[in-house]
Amino acid sequence: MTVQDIRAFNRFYTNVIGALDYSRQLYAPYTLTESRVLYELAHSPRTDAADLRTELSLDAGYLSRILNKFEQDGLIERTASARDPRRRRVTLTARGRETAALLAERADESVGALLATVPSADRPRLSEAMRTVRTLLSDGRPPRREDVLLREPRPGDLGWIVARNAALYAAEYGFNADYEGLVARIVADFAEDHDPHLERVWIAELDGRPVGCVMCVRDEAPATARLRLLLVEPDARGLGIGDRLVAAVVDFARGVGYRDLVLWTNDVLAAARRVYQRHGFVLAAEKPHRSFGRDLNGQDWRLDLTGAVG
Amino acid sequence: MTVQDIRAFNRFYTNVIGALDYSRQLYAPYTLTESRVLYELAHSPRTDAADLRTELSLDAGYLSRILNKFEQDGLIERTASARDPRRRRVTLTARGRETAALLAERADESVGALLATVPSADRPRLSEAMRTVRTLLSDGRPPRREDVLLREPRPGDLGWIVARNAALYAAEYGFNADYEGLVARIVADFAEDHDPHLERVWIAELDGRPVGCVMCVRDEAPATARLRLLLVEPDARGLGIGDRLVAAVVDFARGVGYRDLVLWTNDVLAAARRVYQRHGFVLAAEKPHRSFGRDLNGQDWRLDLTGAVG
DNA sequence: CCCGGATTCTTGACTCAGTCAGAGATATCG
DNA sequence: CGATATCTCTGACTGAGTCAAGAATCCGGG
Repeated sequence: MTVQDIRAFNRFYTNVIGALDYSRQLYAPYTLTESRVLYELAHSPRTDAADLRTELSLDAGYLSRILNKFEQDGLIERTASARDPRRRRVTLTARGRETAALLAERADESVGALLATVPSADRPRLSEAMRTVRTLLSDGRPPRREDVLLREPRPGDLGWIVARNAALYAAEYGFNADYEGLVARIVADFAEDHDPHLERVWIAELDGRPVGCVMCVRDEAPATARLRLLLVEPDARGLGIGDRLVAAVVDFARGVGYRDLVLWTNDVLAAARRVYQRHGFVLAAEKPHRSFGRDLNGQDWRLDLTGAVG
Repeated sequence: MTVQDIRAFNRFYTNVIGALDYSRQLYAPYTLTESRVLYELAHSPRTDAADLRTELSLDAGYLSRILNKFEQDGLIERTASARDPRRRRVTLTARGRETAALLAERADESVGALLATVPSADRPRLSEAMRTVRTLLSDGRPPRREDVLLREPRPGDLGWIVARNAALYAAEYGFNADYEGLVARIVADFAEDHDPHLERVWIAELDGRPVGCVMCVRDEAPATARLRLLLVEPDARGLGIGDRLVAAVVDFARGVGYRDLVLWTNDVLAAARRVYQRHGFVLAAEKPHRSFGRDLNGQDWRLDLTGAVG
């Protein structure tokens, strides 16, 4: 049950944050809230009091008093906002920036002490996990198409293709271990010997992690390319990644002079089929077969690259 | 810089926790601290006041007052501890358990609302990431040998072997993409056709994630087995995982009747070499070669399985 | 242009979570 | 037995954060 996981994590992390300020000296002579305000001022370019209030969810009266104190201490200056005289524009003075830097340094130290307890080999995993939590809980801001990047594979990405193909098809369609072998074979053939001008792999990346892939290789038939291993992670579907991957293959194949683009798939893969159809592929043949521990309908699809574009 | 990552995460998570109690009704008629005490009472079997104090880092006077309030409300009973009359044993009444359950339910609801903003496809990743953060920051409790489990590969694990071999050797020794091809070939050969009685793969698992692997396959020479693809993740090294994997192969090979166990490695892999030596392997041949974009010294090692054990 | 309602900030008054110090009772150690 | 430490409780206090009222200003509708 994920709710319990989250609550356990909340209790745990409340303690972590509490422990960071064990000495009660972290923010002196200010409070946690005051230092959050100072941080916000130091890091966001234009700040009216109202922005601070909404950003940090503070009570208006409370914030007003905090700003009074900051002004007395010479950390900020308050002027009327240009576009709305009710609003107060707040700007840090040089001294305010110094103080913010000092507090930041102390926080760095304290966090550094915590980090020192983590073996350095584990730190990348920690960063990664924290980033995952943040992006997933960031009020569900759905990832946008522009966040997806197509790129060449890097070391480990071919293995990722094998792993994710195997795991996903096992989970979604009950394919057995034979499928992992097939994918590994395809990947091995590609890695050991391919003409980079005529054969290529694309990785779709979202927030720094791979979420999709596709491969284009030469087919036995002359002037024919074959599209293989199209895959999009479930949690990244609906962003048009499949379309972009297929489009990349089609453009590439046409660009380097192939006349035909073919692919083999199975009728259970409905979502992929729709992608192929959108790009003009037509069903050329269909044949039942038993593979990967299941009875399947294999399909050959074909796209004529010499025809009119679009 | 990881310190900045952590601080960013702290700021972020402070807001998350704050947002959970947006209505200020979560704990009514109690406070956050009071409900933490109640939670602790409901979840740990025997609790003296002193235990609560240390567990939750509370002021003694503050806790005393909280317990007064609970007693007045009929949530707890206080008796003298048997072994030390200064200490007060605190036990929940039926009503106290009810109240704790009620608060827990409300917290569940609130967290549930948060969780509802996360697409269900992402939830396993969220749990996983939270668990990672927790285990890594849990005051550095180092994983123990007993936490490591050897098991058969599951769908995706063979791909994991390819990915991690490629990524680690690229990072640590600068191997190029050829190496990923080689590993994919080995894995593909294994997956497509292997005799489970004579050939096998082991995955080492720590806290539910794979951290190591090894493969045992038949060699061309008669009655000879070959150990391949020994790998341990950097952050899981020092737990004797390499030893256990090699031991698994040696035992298996001897058990099914092989007379020799051979392996090929390179002299740059010093840590692995020591593991092999500990298990009685002896260097049979050494030859320089150029592979994976580097000049290397390949080594053939051999272990006679028919000799005396141990 | 003016009116009503909403928004922004400020201030006074308050609550109550949490801290600190002292005292009584009891354990532990020499 | 005496000295010292520990556990709990109470009184007295601090100060972080909340609530409500009011002044200034904006905005939309007649």
